[in-house]
Amino acid sequence: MGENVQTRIKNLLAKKTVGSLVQVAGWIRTRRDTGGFSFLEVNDGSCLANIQVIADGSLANYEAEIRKLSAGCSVMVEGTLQASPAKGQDVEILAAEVVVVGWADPEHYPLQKKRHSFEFLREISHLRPRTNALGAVARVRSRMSYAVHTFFQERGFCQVHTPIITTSDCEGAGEMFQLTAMETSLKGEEAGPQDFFGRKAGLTVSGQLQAEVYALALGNVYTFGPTFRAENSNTSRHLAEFWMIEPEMAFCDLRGNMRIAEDLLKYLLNDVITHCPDDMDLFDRFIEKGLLAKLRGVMEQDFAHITYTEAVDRLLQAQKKFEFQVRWGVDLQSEHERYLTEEVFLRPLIVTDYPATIKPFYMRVNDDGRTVAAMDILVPGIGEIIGGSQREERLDVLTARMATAGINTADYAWYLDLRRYGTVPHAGFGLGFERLIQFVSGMANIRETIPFPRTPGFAPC
RNA sequence: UCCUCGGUAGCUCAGUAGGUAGAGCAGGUGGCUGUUAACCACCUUGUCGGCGGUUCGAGCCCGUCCCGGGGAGCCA
Repeated sequence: MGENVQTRIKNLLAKKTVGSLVQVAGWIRTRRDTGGFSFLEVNDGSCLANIQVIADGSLANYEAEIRKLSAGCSVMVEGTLQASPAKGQDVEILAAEVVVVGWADPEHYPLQKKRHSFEFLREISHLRPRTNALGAVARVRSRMSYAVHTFFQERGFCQVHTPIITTSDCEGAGEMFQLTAMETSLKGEEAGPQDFFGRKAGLTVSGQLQAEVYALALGNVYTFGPTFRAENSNTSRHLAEFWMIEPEMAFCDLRGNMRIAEDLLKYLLNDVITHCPDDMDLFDRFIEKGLLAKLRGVMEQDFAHITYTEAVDRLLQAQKKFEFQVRWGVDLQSEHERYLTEEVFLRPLIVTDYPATIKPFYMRVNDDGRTVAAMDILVPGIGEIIGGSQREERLDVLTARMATAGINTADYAWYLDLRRYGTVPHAGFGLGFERLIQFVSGMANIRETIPFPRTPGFAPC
């Protein structure tokens, strides 16, 4: 044992070849003693389920070791897979050998055989993936990541690794973490020409601008990588470091953009429900009751569509009292978005054509001259999960908007070149991966959807 | 960052009028049983978030800081 040749419990439970000799390796969840033997629940992380191991009193290390096993101990077990005579499991392993690999002092091991609050588990982010719920999130997250790539690769999209260190601020996308190699900057001096890159640099807030470069060379591309936002934000939907999926399509308008976005969301939901049924069932039963019905509803219905202007009219006519007044030209508040998606449409809602004044310079100006071809997809419970737009491909319109926004065109010369040489209509969007996992898992706080959450004042390991 | 609620045993919480701290679970010991949130008996555990103040006396009142929940802003 030790060459990683043991059977994964997931495969063991799928095949259930009774009578065969098997090896498993994992961590003890609980031990129960009976007459002359013990029951060990072993989990190896391959799936939600544990395998029940029968450790008979005749085993050489029974009294010395097996009777002292507790939650968290690591073991390797070799034995025969047999039908279980009792309820609760179809098969179990009759152990021929139980090797204790690592002990976990029960007086100090923080994970108990009971439900823990997510707030507590967050304080032990190095141990929390050993719990049912966080283990399930990890598997679902991995599967969804895989499915994101499958979706785009099957459709001929090319993945582009856009830079994590950037010198261009994707205006309107939030605060940027400043990056420096100079100690002087710590004393309040602004990083500048003498710093590592010869100019101000930071961690990316979006790969969009660079993705546009590759879209206008390769056609359809996507990015899927870490993104950083430095605003002092403390909500259940915000992280300082998160992963974002950003497709960018050449020769594509807002309608094509919306279609891809809706197809992507539905594809991902279907994939995870199909491939992670046990984990999804756990979420449905213990994290958010009715989750699966909600997700199936999303898959089966067309997303609702409404323009910003129609949304404002709708909100003005609503009987509901809002804390913030609705007015054309002002961005929709959370309460407005929630009302529309949770009470009016009861399904994902795509809001389009926002006023140009409240959206970034790169969004394409509509023929009315006062709105832009933007789209936000709102989902019940989360709010905005996708934000995107058709990009402004006309050089003169783009430079005019940059001037209005007070942006120095010289800093974006490379971006303007894309419009100067062989410009084409193109569009794209950003999908927050953790918000998606929040929606799919029913987790109330986004900090449970990423292995090591980073929030203001919190980055322990 | 703002509003609001909270921080008491390893975990989840109770603590009545300011009078010197409790339950369940976990853990330990023993028993019993093809057990599975195992069961039964007994036992252990506290800088009452930090600092400062009021008071004869503070878990409780006041100030301040830190952390967490909910909401807002910001955002994906």
